[in-house]
Amino acid sequence: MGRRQEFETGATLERAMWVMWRQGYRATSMADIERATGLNPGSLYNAFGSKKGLFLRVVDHYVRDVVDHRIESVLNAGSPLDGIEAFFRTAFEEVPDDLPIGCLLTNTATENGADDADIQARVAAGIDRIEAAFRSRLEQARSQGAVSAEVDPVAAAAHLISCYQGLLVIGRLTGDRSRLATITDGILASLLA
Amino acid sequence: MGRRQEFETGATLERAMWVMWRQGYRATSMADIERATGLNPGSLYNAFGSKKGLFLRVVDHYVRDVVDHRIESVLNAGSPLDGIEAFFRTAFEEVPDDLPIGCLLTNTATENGADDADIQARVAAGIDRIEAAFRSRLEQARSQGAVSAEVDPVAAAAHLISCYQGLLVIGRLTGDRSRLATITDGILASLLA
DNA sequence: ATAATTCTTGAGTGGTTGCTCAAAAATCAT
DNA sequence: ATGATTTTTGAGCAACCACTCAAGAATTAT
Repeated sequence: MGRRQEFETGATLERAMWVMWRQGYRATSMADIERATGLNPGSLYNAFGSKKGLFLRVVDHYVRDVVDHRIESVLNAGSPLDGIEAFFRTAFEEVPDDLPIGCLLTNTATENGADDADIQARVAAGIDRIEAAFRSRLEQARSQGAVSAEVDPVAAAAHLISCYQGLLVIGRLTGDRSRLATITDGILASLLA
Repeated sequence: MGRRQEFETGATLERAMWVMWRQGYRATSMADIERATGLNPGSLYNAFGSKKGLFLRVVDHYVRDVVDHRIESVLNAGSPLDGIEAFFRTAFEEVPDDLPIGCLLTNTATENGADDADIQARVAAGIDRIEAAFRSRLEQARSQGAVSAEVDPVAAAAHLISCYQGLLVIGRLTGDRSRLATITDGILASLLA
């Protein structure tokens, strides 16, 4: 009934995602989104309601696309620890150009404080998915003896996700790959304590 | 020669700092700063040149005030490892109310990407000061035998500053102190590996 | 066909942004 | 006192912000 939406929602979210990933939520204007998607304001507001509504969808898209793809590589690796190691070693390989744009979730977590609970909740949920993957792999590692029986998978996963956030922050400040590799070595070494 | 500036620059930077710390650089308008400082736009622009110029001074003020105060407690603690432990344990105690506003440097690092090199350079310099304090204490710890001789103070300090950034990111997402304490435990445990 | 419904178009909304500037006020040197 | 220099005042600027809406276009139901 009625005219059909001419654009693909997924492709639009993908384009909006790249702009907001690169520039951040606040620094991205709806005019930027219009330019990137080729859509008029009316179409965007008809489909997404508001800038915040669009961003929530963008975050969901990011989690389902970028994050879940990386999580899969954690879960599908030959051994649990290999999966975790691969996750950290490839942390800065996903982005086409060499701009240190970091992770949309990390950047959003520090940009939008408690003042926007909806956004923070989505971000936290996305990060939790990574932590859950760590936990799952750590439980496996422990039952296989690849990691000391004294290691608490819940605590170790919390530690790892925190380390990952830190690595991403440092990655925003430096392009020095060897420094990032050193930090990654430290993170992985702390796993085998 | 000429009229004298009526306001104290330091007190103005202090007030501007709190606003920008809480809201972030982009989300803070000059009107917010005018409200917080009681100054008119002309005075602010006469003294600081631009919003960015003011923010650079604010970051300097933050480093000299908040950061250096915390660094001192690292350096003045009885033992090197006690200093580092105290630094992490008190990470979330400095802020008066219980809003998770995090660290101005961390928040700025992820908010302003490569597009504003001046700001990122100041932020990086501020974070480097903390890392240098870690390094200094770790060298002491090693020479005292409080830490294994195999520990490389440079690498371990890089690891610690990254862990700290991660802890601050997680702190923006949760008010769960026990979770933050668990992560802190993990960070400190990784020191004694 | 006609009516009903939905989407697209794109000019336009009021409000906010960082910032400017002429006039007035305060201080200095002479 | 006078003139030079600097700061303060506060109204105001162009540009931009997120967002709206009437008009037209496309689709479905009858």
